[in-house]
Amino acid sequence: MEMLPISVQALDETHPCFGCAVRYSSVCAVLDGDDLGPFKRSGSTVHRVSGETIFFEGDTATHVYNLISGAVRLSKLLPDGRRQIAGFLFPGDFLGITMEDEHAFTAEAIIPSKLCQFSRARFDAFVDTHPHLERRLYAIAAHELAAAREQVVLLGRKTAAERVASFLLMLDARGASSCRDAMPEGDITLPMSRSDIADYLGLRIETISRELSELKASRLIRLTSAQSVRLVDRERLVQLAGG
Amino acid sequence: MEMLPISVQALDETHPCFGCAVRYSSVCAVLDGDDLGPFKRSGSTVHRVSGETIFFEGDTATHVYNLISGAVRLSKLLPDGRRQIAGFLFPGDFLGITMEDEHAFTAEAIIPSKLCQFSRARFDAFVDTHPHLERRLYAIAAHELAAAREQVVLLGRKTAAERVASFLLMLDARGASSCRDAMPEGDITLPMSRSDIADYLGLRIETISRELSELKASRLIRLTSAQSVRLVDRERLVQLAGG
DNA sequence: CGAGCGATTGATCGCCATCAAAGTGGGTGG
DNA sequence: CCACCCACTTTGATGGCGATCAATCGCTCG
Repeated sequence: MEMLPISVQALDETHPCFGCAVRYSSVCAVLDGDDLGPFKRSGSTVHRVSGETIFFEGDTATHVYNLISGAVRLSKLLPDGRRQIAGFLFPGDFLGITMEDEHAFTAEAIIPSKLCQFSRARFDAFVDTHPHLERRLYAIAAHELAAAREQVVLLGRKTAAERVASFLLMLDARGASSCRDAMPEGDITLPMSRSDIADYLGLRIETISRELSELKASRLIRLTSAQSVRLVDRERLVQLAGG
Repeated sequence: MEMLPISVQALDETHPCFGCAVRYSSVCAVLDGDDLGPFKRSGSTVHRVSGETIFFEGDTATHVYNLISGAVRLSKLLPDGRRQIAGFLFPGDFLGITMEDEHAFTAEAIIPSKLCQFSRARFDAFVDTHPHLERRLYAIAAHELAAAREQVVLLGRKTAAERVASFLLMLDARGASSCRDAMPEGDITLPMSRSDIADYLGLRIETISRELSELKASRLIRLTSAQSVRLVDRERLVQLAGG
């Protein structure tokens, strides 16, 4: 994220956000310690297990969330069951950007996740009195918009191999944010299933599997396990991703 | 757009925005007459002919724009020449949402267009002193994000026929904003070429042509000319669009 | 050890791309 | 006014990439 935190003073251990892993990367980054306390206390912390829903497409958008740990998918179902995943969220990401009354996408945890939950009414009220936060939200929305448009390019014009390469590099760039710890350099964790990857890339799981095997055979990656990949030749991967 | 104008007082004829067609639909809608004059005068009016570039992908993002009349495409080229159009802009739309230094997409007029141009520095300064405008920008960004994610669903999971039907309904919903005048009820104008439609829908021009012919043969639409379509059976069109 | 689910690999199919050609319409100049 | 041109669109024939159908593998858990 391109906006730097305006406050880096340490929080004392009585602060409700003391020790929070995303204190300086999430939307909270622009709040100083004095604003952060009331902000945090205006919401609550919630947990979701693997596969559990945070909200459904069509639900009234009563809350917004800040992802603390875990990972979330944003998806939509067509009437006949086809599914498209519009994006994945990782720790520090904000969930609930909308001006509509209803959520347009379903949000589900793909691994056990922890979130800060705020009612929209309270959140909006807080934003009204904190212009920095308003601007921060705009920056986040602009960032998400750029990411969504990149996905449009990927889905509209890239081949299966290019999509998979782009996806691996995207995950790597996001720092495998959730799991940087305990991961050797160049390794990335795939918290989502092949099915999720397929529905994100507009492909089928067999194609994902085949392309990963192909990348492995070409020595661009190594498959440590089904859930973890080592990027061996990043340069050729970038070239293949074509962008 | 879901945010209502906060001011509907008429502008007198000496006002620089007197008679502006997008006074109440563009970003300006949240500015009252007194703020609008200085705002308008902080920028300038520019014109672009058909096919002319407003900015290139990679250009430094020095300005933002408000589209007054005409139509604009936002596109990106892959190294080998494949092109994807991420969106079309119509009168009232804001151009230049980004937090990056460089534009990620190329913006080109697809028909003769008129825009209000503002330097980012001045625009940002103006926004800083007008919180309503900040909030309005967030609403616009959220709206664009929702639209981009709908396009992701379309590109990732819809068939060619569904894409074309969705596209026609989308144009209709936007009111063919640019050309509502002089258009019979149910008719929409396609200001863009088949090539633009193809690059927007992730298809080839032959497929666009075939699907339109198919819709015509099925009596869902009528092709008045290459540039104008009448939606005959909207209900079945919605059903076909599948969403 | 066996059940069950997700991932991988193999064989064939179908949608849309590609290649090819003919049709259409707007603009220009004679 | 008409002939011509050129770009865009439409229609037709064939091909390829990724989907679909099907079988096997391999890991986790009981």
